[in-house]
This record gives sequence, structure tokens and C-alpha cells, in this order.
Amino acid sequence: MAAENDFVKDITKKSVDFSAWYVDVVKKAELADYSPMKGMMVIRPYGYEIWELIRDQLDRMFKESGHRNAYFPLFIPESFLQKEAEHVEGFAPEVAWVTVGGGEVLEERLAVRPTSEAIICSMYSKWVKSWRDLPILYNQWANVVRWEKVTRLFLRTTEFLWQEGHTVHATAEEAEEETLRMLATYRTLAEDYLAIPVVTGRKSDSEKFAGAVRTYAIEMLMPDGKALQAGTSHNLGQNFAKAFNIRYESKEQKLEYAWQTSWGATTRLVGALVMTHGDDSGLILPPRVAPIQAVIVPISAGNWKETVLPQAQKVFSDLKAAGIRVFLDDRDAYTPGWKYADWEMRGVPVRVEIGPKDIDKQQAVLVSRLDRKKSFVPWDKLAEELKRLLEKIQGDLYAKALAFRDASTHELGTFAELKEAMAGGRGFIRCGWCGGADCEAKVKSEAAATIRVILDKPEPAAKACAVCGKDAPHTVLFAKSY
RNA sequence: CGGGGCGUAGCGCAGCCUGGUUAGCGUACACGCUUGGGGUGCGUGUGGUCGGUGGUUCGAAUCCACUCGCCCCGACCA
Repeated sequence: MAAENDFVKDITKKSVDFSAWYVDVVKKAELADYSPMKGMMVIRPYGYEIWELIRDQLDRMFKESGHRNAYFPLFIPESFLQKEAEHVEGFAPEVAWVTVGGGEVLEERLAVRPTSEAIICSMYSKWVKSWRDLPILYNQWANVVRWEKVTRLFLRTTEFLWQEGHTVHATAEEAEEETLRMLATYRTLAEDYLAIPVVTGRKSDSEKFAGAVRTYAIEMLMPDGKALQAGTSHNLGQNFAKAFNIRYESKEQKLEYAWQTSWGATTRLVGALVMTHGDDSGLILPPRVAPIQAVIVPISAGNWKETVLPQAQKVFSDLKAAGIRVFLDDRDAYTPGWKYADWEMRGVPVRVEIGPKDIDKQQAVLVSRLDRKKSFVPWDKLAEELKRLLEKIQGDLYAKALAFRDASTHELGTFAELKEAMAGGRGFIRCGWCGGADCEAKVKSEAAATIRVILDKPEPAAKACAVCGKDAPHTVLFAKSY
């Protein structure tokens, strides 16, 4: 595989071993590393900067829709967790417990939060009295712990970072509206910022959040044909309100249980970025979430520090002033070629080369990370052209991911076809479902696939259940999931 | 947690089957010169209690037992 443009040499080829490639990219691009504790990772600055860009964008969108940030405790008393029956049953197997504090055995053990419904709802029951208190639209940025048996960098770790929104409403309609609004927010983040197309829809009962009435999700399709759940939005109905006694007095002077939602997205999104856009040379970051959007590589020839470097520095400050996240790689120890490979591995969308020839011509060379295509741009047009190129890359990445997703989504009618697809190239299988848990379970046990989403208003709608052949009120997407 | 694979220098590996000098190679790192528009070249160096514990043996990276970690395939999950 020593192809002509095979410049990055210490990464397993994506096509050869996808899992090894993924780990290589995460580690070589210095996004994260394994820690001494099993299943727990260290997010390194470059990885964290990506998360910060995602986080900041989500935070802006949350605030635009009226949400406020708050912070609730890390520990949850066991009795609180047990108030909602389905909830505790769903999370109990993966909870870490604190049993000793300050050298004393605790009277009641404390759960390290796997999610915060219990602790937040206990506070909401104190704060909600009247219809005038509603809605409550809070979000928190936090870490949670889930004792997973199998972990993978970013995709599933024992501790992870996320946001969890928790809202309280006066009516069922408002809660459903909120649930769908936040689902749409996640879609916007994924498609417009991460450049990853998603399908949205409802989860089947077996896949829904423990304690929710309805769970919606955004699902992405990864290059290995497996689906990644990248954000969830739950309509909790009155389940938690009843368990935690969250009641308000209505305008009609009646005591009513409130209606709630919760929704979350995690650092898993960073893993989704890596898998979706990366290639054999490493990471490719969509410009909108790239900590470094353009890297300037001065060509270090001869007395370059006197000739080339000053111009590179000027370009750097011009681009920075134009609002571009730019980095000047003036390291003396490395040759230009080495730097090219290094920054490609780290996924920087555009490289700006400035050398002696460019000084003469008053230009710079822009090179796209996507296709290594070069363009020669006069200094006075540089910021403008670079912005245009960044937007183009953002769009191209999305288009590429969308084309893959569409090509990997198959309309299939029978169980045999479904099984065959799962054994082969996988992907999304679009088919009918009667709604029966038996049929769903059969697909899971025999084809290792689950219903990722029940599609909202499928066009065309499937006629018959792919498993049992009976009438299919639902059209669903089956896939093998992460 | 079941099945499989792998742990030897920061990273990638050889050595192990068949126990025996001072444990090698590539790369990275440090220094010098050289070079510089796709991982420059040459030289000199630094760096390893061979994942851990215990055992067998005169002697263990090598054989045995246990254990920890990582990866893949299943069951559980964001």
C-alpha cells in the first residue's frame, strides 16, 4: 500500500482494520489516551478542544430556546434512585456505589450518578408549587459514571462527559413539544456542525430510556455499517412526577402532576466525528468543530526566518483577525513534509503554505485536507478564499457522509434478506414492523440487529412486517448498533 | 460475563516453540553537521527489572499457575 500519496505512516489503514484504525487515530491525533483505571480515558487538550466547540454550540442553542444551566450533586442516595421502578431496574446493573465516607460506613449508600433524573426530580418537587412556576427548563453539564462491561475510547467509557436537560411542563402537549424541539436541536448540531447526517425517530419499548414514556433519538451510520446513537430525547410523561411527587396547582385550582422531559448528548460525538470523516491519513475535522481550522506551514529553506517567517506571521495575524482559528507551525526541528503529514493526521481542514516562491509572487498556497488539492491565492484575498474553502469542506464532508449513509440504507422486505444484510455489509435496513416485541426479539437474537428508530412519517410506508408478514403499522430502521 | 487474540524501550515489532554471554531491530527522543515546496541524510548517544505475582530450574522474556490490561466477536448500554 505504498501509494504515491501515502504520507501518514503510523496509522493502520481504515479499510484494513477499522477498529485498529480508530484507536490509532484517537491516540496519534492526541485526542485521548487510556488511563490507569480500566475503561476510563484521559481526554487530551486537542480532543477536549473539539468537545468544547461542540459543547459551546449546544449551549448556545439551549440558551436560545430558553434553557438555563444548573448543577446538581454527583451522588444520589439509593432510596432516591429506587423511587421510579423502571428507572432503577434499568440502571442498577451499571451503577458505582459509594459505601464509605470519611472512614465511616455510610448508613445509606450513594450512587455515583449514572444520570440525574432522581436527584433533580427530588429538587423539582420542592420548587414546583404553582402553574406559574412552569415550565422549568434546566440543563446541566456534568460527568456521569456507568460501569460498562466493554469500553471503547469516546464511544463507551466508564465515565463520560455530557449534558442532560431536565424540564418540567404543565401539560402533556408541552412536554412532547419540548422533547421534539430538543431532538431537532441535536439534529441541527449533528448535521450543520458535525457534518454527520442523522435519522431521527422514536425508540421501541425495548430500547427506550428506563422510566420514559417515549424516547426519541438521532442515529448515525458509521463506516463499518454499524449505527451509533448520538443523542436522545425522552418524554418522561408523569412517571417521575408521580414517583417524586412533583405537583402544581393549576389555574383551575386543581392539584396536577407535572409533565417532564430529559435529553442528553455526550462526548461520544467526538468518536462519531473521528469514524465518520477520518481516512487513511488520520482525522478529518469539519471546520466548524475544528480547534485549528487552518495551519500555516512556512517553507523552511535557506534563511527562511528572515524571509518567509515574517510574512507567515503577518498572514497568521490577518487570518486570526478575520475570525479564523489558525495556527502557525514555525517549529524549526521539522521539515515541511513532516509537518504536512503531522497536521493531516490531526485533521486540520486546510494547510496554508508560504515559501520563497510565494514571497516573490505575493501569494500563499491553500491545500484542502480532503483531496490535497492546491490553490494559489494572493495575500489580499487569503482570508476570503480560506473562509470559502472551509465552508466548502464543511459541505463536502456532509455530502460524502450522506452519500455513504444513503448507499448503505437498504429497503428490504423479508427476514432472510435482513439476516443476510446483517451478516454482510450491514447498514440501515428499512422495513416494516408489526409492533410486536416477539418479532423485534427474533431479529435481535438471529440477526444481531435492533430497531434503531421507528420512522416518523415514512415515505413510502412499508406494508408488511419483515419478520412475521402481518400488517405493519410501523416502518423502522434496523441496524447493528455500537 | 462467554469465545478468540495480544502484552518485550514513548510507538511498531523480532526473540519464546527447542530455557543458557551484556535482550535486539525500526521509529521516536538528545546532541552535532547536513537538509528543507510531501515524514532529509550521516554520525554519536539516552532509554527496557520483557504487564504483574507466584512456581519449576543451577539458570526464566522463554516452561507452569494465577492475575491485570488492551483489541476483536457475542450478551448489556450513550
